[in-house]
Amino acid sequence: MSEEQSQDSSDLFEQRRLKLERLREKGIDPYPLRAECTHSTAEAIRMLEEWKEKGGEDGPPEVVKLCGRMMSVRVMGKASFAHIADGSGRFQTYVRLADEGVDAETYELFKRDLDIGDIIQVEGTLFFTRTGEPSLRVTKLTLLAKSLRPLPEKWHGLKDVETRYRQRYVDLIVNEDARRVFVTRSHIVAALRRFMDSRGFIEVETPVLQPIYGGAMARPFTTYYHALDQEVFLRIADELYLKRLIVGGLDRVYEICKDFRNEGVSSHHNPEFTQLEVYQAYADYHDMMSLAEDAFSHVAEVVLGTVRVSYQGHELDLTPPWRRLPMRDGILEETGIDIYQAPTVELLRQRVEDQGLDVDPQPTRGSLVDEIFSEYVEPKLIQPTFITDFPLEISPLAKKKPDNPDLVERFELFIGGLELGNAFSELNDPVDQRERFMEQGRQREAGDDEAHPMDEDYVRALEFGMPPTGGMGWGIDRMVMLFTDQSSIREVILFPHLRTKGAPS
RNA sequence: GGGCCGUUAGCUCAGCCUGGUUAGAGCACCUGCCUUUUAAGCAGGGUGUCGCUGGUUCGAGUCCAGCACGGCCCA
Repeated sequence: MSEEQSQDSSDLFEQRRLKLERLREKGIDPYPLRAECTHSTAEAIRMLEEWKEKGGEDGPPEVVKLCGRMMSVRVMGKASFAHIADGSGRFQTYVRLADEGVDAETYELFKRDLDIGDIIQVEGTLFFTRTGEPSLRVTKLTLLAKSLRPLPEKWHGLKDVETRYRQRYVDLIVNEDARRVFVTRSHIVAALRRFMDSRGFIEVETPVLQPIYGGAMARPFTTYYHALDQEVFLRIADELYLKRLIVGGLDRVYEICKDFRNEGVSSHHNPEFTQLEVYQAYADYHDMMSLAEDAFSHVAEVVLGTVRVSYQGHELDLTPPWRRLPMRDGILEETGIDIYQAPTVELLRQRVEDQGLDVDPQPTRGSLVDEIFSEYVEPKLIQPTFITDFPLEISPLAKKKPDNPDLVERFELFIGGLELGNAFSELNDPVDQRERFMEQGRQREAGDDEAHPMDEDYVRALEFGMPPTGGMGWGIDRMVMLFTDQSSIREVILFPHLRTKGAPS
């Protein structure tokens, strides 16, 4: 009965359900409690190759147990090959009828009731096939978990971007490149933590839910804290909390965490993203440049084994020191406009028009400078570059330059055309800070939704005295893009946010 | 928010421009053969809500409109 259904059934899912029932009828638990693995597949390959180097015949006599997901099957009459995959790689298994432990019933089970995608445990001895592939001669076969859904095609894999993101588990099963990106991401973050720790920084955790957001210019997500009967914001940055810790005497702190900005999604922006922020007392933005150079080149060396990174067809050299380019010089080079000769927004608008530049209208001189820069200079910044000397009005948390109070001690870091990071000599004058917040309030009145809100408690902290401090933040997602040569941020985020669709089938 | 493109079998894709038998291919799957294969091979089998809703038409996967989701570009 079930055999006929199996033959007739058009539904692959239903076919596998029938196999599941058949297994249960045979007294086989398709989801047993425990597995036993003596080696990973990578370890098995190493073991076999060492045996061969020592001049051993066939393979080592010891019995090994390997576990993994069946990724391919080749049945040839009374002998069959299958590849299993675990976290370390792939390995070929060989099942032959009438071999030790393989009676007709076992072989039939392998042929009829197992499918690509099933998770199995195989026990046996290692050997090389005629073609030299490391393999396991199976003497015992155990099903660890039956798979009810067919995997994507073995050759083309899963390409549909939407399905890859919505069902990342399938992407990770079949696309080795996807797996590689996320393993590399983990290595990058681990190497970064070790680097920061080695420099005497301590890792801290600050609030995700904040009564006042700050530390960046962005729109926040809002939510509601019922116990306190209060609206709260998901953090757009950790900056103001970390600097409170500097005030408190934790001289070197960093945090690697998710920040949230309620803004557009693009190939370089995800509303929920991971940032590193680091603050160092008795330091300034020059020290942050050195720290960035050291951190990037160190992590590249550890993770990639080189400081030369290939990104989207460009060869990037992360060897310190990196280029320092004042924003004014960058804009002058690319547009012919000297922003120092245009001290008001009206004059700058006039210069933009004279040069025939195509930029969106901006409410303030600072934001217009920023816009010109983004449009004409940013895409040219391929090799690592610190852009320095930012306009005061878009930098409410940075110290003024002593020789030019319209500018601040701030840099942004660009590599491969990506904006990677942002750093200041942190403003520690509480009176100046209060005035800057007031000015931001006026910009908000003038229509700038991203203006920085007033934070009285933060000003109070500064009033207790904050040492001269260098601070920096950088995007971990973009760093991973750079190190894994990905052009879309969604390729380095495991579960990028997509609009909800109907219930998955 | 705007423009362009996409959505067909479990997966990867043809078919649409120029409407017309029962919607195709490869892989996967099912049946049979095959004892070192590896994109195994040989023989047979098509398993489908052509994204959704409506319209035009004698007739729509194909043309039109709206909607949904996604991608790229712009904002």
